[in-house]
This record gives sequence, C-alpha cells and structure tokens, in this order.
Amino acid sequence: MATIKDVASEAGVSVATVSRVLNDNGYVGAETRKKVMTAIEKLNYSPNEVARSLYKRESRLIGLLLPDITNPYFPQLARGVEDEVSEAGFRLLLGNSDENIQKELDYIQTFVQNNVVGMISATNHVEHDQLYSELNLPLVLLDRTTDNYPAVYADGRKGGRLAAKTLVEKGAKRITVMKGPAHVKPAQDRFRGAVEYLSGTDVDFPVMSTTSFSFEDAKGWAEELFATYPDTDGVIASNDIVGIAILHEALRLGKKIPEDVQIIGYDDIPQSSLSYPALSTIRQPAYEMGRQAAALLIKLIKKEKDIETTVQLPVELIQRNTTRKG
Amino acid sequence: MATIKDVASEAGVSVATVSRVLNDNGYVGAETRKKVMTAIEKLNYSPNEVARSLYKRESRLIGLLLPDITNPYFPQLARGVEDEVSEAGFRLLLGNSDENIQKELDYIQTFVQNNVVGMISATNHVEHDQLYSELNLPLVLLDRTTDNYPAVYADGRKGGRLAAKTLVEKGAKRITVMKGPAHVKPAQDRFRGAVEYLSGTDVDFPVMSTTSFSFEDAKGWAEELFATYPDTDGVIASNDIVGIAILHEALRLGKKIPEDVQIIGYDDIPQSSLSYPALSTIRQPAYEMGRQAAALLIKLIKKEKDIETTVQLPVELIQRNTTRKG
DNA sequence: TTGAAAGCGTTACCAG
DNA sequence: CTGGTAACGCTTTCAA
Repeated sequence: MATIKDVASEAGVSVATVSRVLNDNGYVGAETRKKVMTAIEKLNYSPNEVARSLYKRESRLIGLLLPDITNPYFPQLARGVEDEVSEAGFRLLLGNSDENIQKELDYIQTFVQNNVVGMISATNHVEHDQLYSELNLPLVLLDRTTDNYPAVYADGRKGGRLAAKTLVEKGAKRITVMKGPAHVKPAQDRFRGAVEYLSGTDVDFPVMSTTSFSFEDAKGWAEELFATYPDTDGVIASNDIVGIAILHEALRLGKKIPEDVQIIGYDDIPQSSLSYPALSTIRQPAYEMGRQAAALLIKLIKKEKDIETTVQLPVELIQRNTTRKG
Repeated sequence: MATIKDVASEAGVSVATVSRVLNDNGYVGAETRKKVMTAIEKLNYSPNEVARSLYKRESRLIGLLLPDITNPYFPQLARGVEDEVSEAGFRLLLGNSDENIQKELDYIQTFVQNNVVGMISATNHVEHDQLYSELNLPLVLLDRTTDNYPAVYADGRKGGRLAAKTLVEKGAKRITVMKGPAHVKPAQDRFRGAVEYLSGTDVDFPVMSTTSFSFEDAKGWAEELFATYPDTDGVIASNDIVGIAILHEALRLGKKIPEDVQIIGYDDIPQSSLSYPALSTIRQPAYEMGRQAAALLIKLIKKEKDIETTVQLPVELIQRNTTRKG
C-alpha cells in the first residue's frame, strides 16, 4: 500500500501538502495540486483510515448493536441503518448481542476501542443505561423508547390497540392475546396497548405468555395456544413469526381462516404477505426506522442544533386475509 | 479514555512494561506485573485498537461482504460468520453490495483502509477476481465456488438434481423449472443440476427465467408462472422465497397442494417450515457455512499449514408437505 | 528485568 | 503558498 510519503516524493512535495490536497483545506497552488493528484492517481493511493483515526481520535465507523440478525425484523432495520450511514460516508461495525449483557458489553468495548463516532443500539437492557451514560459517545436507541436517550421507535401502544380494535370490530369474541418476552420492551408496549383496548370491551381475552420470538419456539407456542384455548376465535400474535406459526397450526387443525379464527400479527416482515392466507398485521416501518435512527445519529455526530432527538414513527394496519373483510 | 501512559504513571513504570504485561510477552517481574494490573483495573483501561492496528499494520477486524442482508438467506450466513469470528476475538465490518460492482469496490476499499485482517465475500462478481487478486489479503468466498480462491459452499448441482429427482419420483409430469438471476452463480448451479437430471427423463420441463430474488418480485414470477404454464404439476423454485410465493399463488388459484401441483424450494430458510402447507425444500446449511467460512479464514490468517481451502457442505432434501408422500 | 526511543501513517501547527 | 515536525497510542528493538 502506498502511503502519503510515497505520494509526496512522487509529486516532489511535502507530506503536509499532500495532506492539504487530500483534505481540501489550507492553501495549495493549482500547479501543486495537480501534481499531487497525478501522483495519487498513479500510485493508486488511498489514505490509511487507521492513522487518520488515531490522530483525530475518531474513525468513520459506527457501531450497530442488534439482538439477533437472524430474526427477520432486524435485517430490515440494519439495512436501513446501513444505507443511511454509508451514504454519509460511514461504515458499520456489527454486533449481535442475543440480549446477553456480557456480549453487549464486549461489543461496546470494541466499539470504543475502535474509535467509533457513534452507536445505534436495538437491544433491550435498560440496566446499563448507566453504562451507556458513561459512554461519552453519541448513541441512539432503535426500536425502543426511553426518556434518557435519543431514540427512534414506532408507537407500540397504538399498534397494540389497533390490533385489538381491528379484531373486535371484525367480530372476534374470545381473543387470545399473546404476551411476548418480558424483557423486550416494544413487545410489552404492544401487549399493553391491546390489553388496554380490550379492557374497555366485553370480549374475553385470555393472555398467553411466551418467552421468545424464535422460529423454533413459535411452533410450540402455537400448539400450546390451541390446546389451551381451543375455542379462541381471534389471536393477537406478539409478532409476525408467531402469527404465521399460529396460522399454520390453525390450518393444520382444520380451522377456517378467517371464519373460525382471525389472526393479526405485528411487524409486517416481508414474508407475511406470502403466507396463505396472507397475514393481516400491524406494520412497523422497519427500514425507515433504521434510516431515521442513522440520520439522527449523524446529526448528533455533527453536533447540529435543534434536532428532534426522539422520533416516533407511525404504525399502520395492514389488512390482508387472516381478518374478515368489512 | 485512559491511555497506556496513564497506566504507566499510575503504576510507576514505563509504557514499555505496561505493553509487555498487556501482551504477555517479554520479561516482567511478578511484583511489577501486579502493580500494572492494579493500575489497569483502577483506571479501567483497555488498549486502543486503532493505535495497535496502526503499528502492527493489521487490525482485529474482518470484512464481510453480502449481497443484501434483507434476503433471509444471508442473515444466517452472517450470523454463522459472526459467531465464529467473535469467538476468535475478531469483529465484523459489514457491507451490503446489492450485487453492485461500485458498492463492492467501495467496501473493499474501506476494508483495506481499515487494515482488516481478512475478508469474506458472498457476492457474485467474477469480473474482479482480478481485483481480489491484487488484494493481498486472506479472502474466502462464501456460497460460491471458484478454482482461484478458498471457498465454502454447498453442492448446488447436486441440490438441483435432488429437487428434480424428488419431483419426478413423486409423479410430476410437467415440471416448470425456474431459473434464477443469471449472475447468481449458486442459482445457476442448482438450475443446471435440475436440468441435467430432467434431461434424462421423459418429463416435460419448460424453463422460466427470473431476474431477482426479492419478495416484491416473487409474487410477479408466481403469477407469470401459472399464467404461462397453467397445467404445470411440479415447480422447482429457484429459492424458498420464490417457492413460497408460488405456493401462495397456487392456493389462490384454487389448486390443491400437493395433489394438483408439487412445489420444491431451495435454501430452507427458517420461515419455510411455517408456510402452509409447509414447504418441501433442499436445505443448505447456511449458518454452518458461515461458521466454516469464518473458521477457514481464521486459519488462513494464522497461516496454518495443510488447510483444506475449499469446503463443500452437503445439501439435503427436506421433505415437507408441498410434495407428495411416499 | 526494565526503560528510552523509534516508528506505524496521518493531521495540524508554526515558520518561512 | 509550502515544508518541517510534533503528536495521536501503541509495540518493539536496543541498551542498560
């Protein structure tokens, strides 16, 4: 790899001058600039980010912490983040925390060790608000509310209410509400929203608790649900994965969808529109959330003034075929 | 952030000594070591990776280049890679190329600018074997065969053959085989495998070409398929996404699965088992492939001897309910 | 067993 | 307008 020194001697100038043309600051004569450009071209030089980072004490790297990229909701967030940061010239250092505190801490440590300029976290540990606070780094929370940090999230409470309202209006009488993992804040919000709404109605609503969102477990929850509440005629799933699993199980049991049981999911992951019948769901604009989180972080990094540090994106009912028409 | 200097003065020794205990090399007295440890503890010091990287001319970072993390096949690869590299103390710099040469080049540039120790690429541009060859970095290709580089991939040819054989043996007579995007090498392999097998049989097999794997487009391919070949009774989908879309469309058209038409997908993404009927498919061990690619790369980085630089993982028929029993 | 100092590739300050 | 040089935080000779 060519260094700035090589370029300097090739162009017959000092490294200081090369640095000036590189960063486009300070005075540099037209002639000189041209010589330098030629040398750069010729040597196919590109500056060493590590040296830059060392001197400036900040890199062009942003840390992204996710629970588990294998859950189809997160790649969309990640992609949104990535597109936005890379358009702004930043790159992503990625970590999956599995909601495991130690892993999370380890990643945060790597982030600072690598001089990241900021970080985005979509994990759910409130415990280390403390840790985060010592971080001394621009941080934005993604897919999670909080009073203490900049955050972009969707209105889970409203989403939950919307799901419940939809099912009730479409005539469900015995609605099973699935409660997602207790430590997953957004899941609790939507759950609370649903329960709030249902409490104001006359429908029964047994609650079924689940402790994960994984594909492997989803089947189990689905079986348990119909075993425990065989006469349920409406299900508010904790997310689309679970919703699809329930749909699958209902069909396997010979139930008619949406006649016998209506199902509504949460998230609107891409594959939801491909289930059969296509899953009705509450959409969170994941890609957009990722983009906005990144955009917000970048503003923070650039220390722009008057930024809205908490942005709430709207949720939306996507009415497909697991809920009744009209 | 505390630096090595701070630790040194806190411990009353030189930075050289601190460095020695940090890296556990060179002589350092037991007493001294203890003092240093205490200082490190007290200051909560952790070494600056950037400075290290600058001096050593190599970081603890590995570059991972993916086509599009939004395609559910890739998060699994990514996760496999991540788990393996992070267990070995490395971290991931992530890039989505969208199979776009310019983006790919940009990421590769960032990778070298950041002194990555190696990279893993799951993209499909053979054109820049040339670029890669000038890279002077350990590289392993993932989900792609090649003679020129270390690679881990699954046997696409065999997978295609297996899909075709399965459908034929289960009585399909007019099999539509879908051809994935031309530039996606693994898709072509499985396609060729299927065609090879079918050529040796008496069944008809119209070929339908598609140009993408996205969810949005998949629906379109599905509609086109049944519009063009309404009497098809077996479909070899180019991957599970397309397979699920076809399943959806077939059901929408009132076809019975698997009686009227049998469908077989490719990949075995997690959601395939949740379609209804559950999708039969050819499984590629994506997570495992990611892990092995990372393991191979790490061996390369450590310059171990006698390593198997090309590992082919087996594919497997996952017989679910879109193919007939027995 | 320990310390001083050079050097990794940049940037920015100060002279000229 | 340009060049010399200290500094960023670390590792590694080389001497002591």
